[in-house]
Amino acid sequence: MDKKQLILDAALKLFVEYGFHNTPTSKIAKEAGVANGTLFYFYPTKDELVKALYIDIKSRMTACMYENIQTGSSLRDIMKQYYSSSLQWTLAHATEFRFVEQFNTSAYLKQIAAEEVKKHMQPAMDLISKGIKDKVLKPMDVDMLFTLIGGHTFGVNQYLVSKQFSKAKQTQVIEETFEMLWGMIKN
Amino acid sequence: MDKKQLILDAALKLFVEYGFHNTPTSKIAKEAGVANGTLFYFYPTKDELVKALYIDIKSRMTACMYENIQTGSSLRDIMKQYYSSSLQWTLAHATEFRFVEQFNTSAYLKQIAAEEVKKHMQPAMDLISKGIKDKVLKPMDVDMLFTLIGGHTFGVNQYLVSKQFSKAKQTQVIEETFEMLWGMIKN
DNA sequence: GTCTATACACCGATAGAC
DNA sequence: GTCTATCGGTGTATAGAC
Repeated sequence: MDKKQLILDAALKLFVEYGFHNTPTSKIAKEAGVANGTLFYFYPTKDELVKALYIDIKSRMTACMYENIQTGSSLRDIMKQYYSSSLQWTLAHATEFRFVEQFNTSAYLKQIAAEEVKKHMQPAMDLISKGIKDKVLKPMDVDMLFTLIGGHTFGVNQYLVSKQFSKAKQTQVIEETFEMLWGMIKN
Repeated sequence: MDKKQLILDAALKLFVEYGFHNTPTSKIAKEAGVANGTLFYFYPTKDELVKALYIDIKSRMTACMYENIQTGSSLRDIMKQYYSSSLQWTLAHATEFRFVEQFNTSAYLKQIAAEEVKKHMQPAMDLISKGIKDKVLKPMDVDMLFTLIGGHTFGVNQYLVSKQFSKAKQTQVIEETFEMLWGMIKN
């Protein structure tokens, strides 16, 4: 495995456990099994490392989520697939999710270009826009519907993470909460 | 104004702007108009200061929120009051809210006793429990309904903060989204 | 209680050999 | 590309006068 990735993996683990500030680069290098100087060979500053990690995780999440979407289904079914995919992803990548959460509420977020952030939610926005235009979804401001769906998903994720459910029970919760969400947003 | 509070105010402002780690105690003291040593007279460590600030804000938020609740109304109306109050509070205290968000996703959270965290959401939990028992709310796991409501509120808050609405428009959004929420959770 | 002055640990980043 | 060694800046926390 290449050292660049080993450094990212080590950084992820330590950042989530101790926070950005309480994780010295020396510890990251040690955890990754590389020398301190090597870290700075790949990432010119610690800040750059943090941002690179964010972009890396976001990209992998987006790729994974959009990979399994079956276009051609009804809008409702596509939305359900997105919904399920995103919840499944956070369940399977709890550490990554916690890092993203931490990053999103930190001062680092401003340092990431707005396009980089928007890029990942564009397909979902487009889907919602289409739903409103086709009168399948309630006639509301797209941004509002988007944040409503996002908030719902966030809440369910919190719930699933806080409990130790079996796969089957998780799937059931995802099904149930999607029905509730759909009932709220459908026209 | 007493120096202890001045320090908290300064810390809040700087933490939100630069993050915990990029805010040295020296800057906090300067912003508060006190000497560096004075800060450590009141708060033995920087960590203690961060935690004290969290508890201070949470307490003020809880006090303010529960102050304006009219008991005796229907459960639906009480919930609406809670909902409205909490959104109004975050709108009026955006900085405090961002600090709490940052704190909640940080490693500091573990250092706060679970009771301290639960204490602030207990009345809301009780209300939901009662609603389920009285068959006014859907028969579901209390925790799940709680996180669903929390997620919804969180989403709407994000939306309101991201837009620059007039008071009237804000109130309208709060009304509308409560109706959607209520439609989703009522039995 | 509040201040000034300072100790000293720590960590991000660099230099330079291999 | 990767390492070791180290420098210099920074920041938490303390000591001690008032």
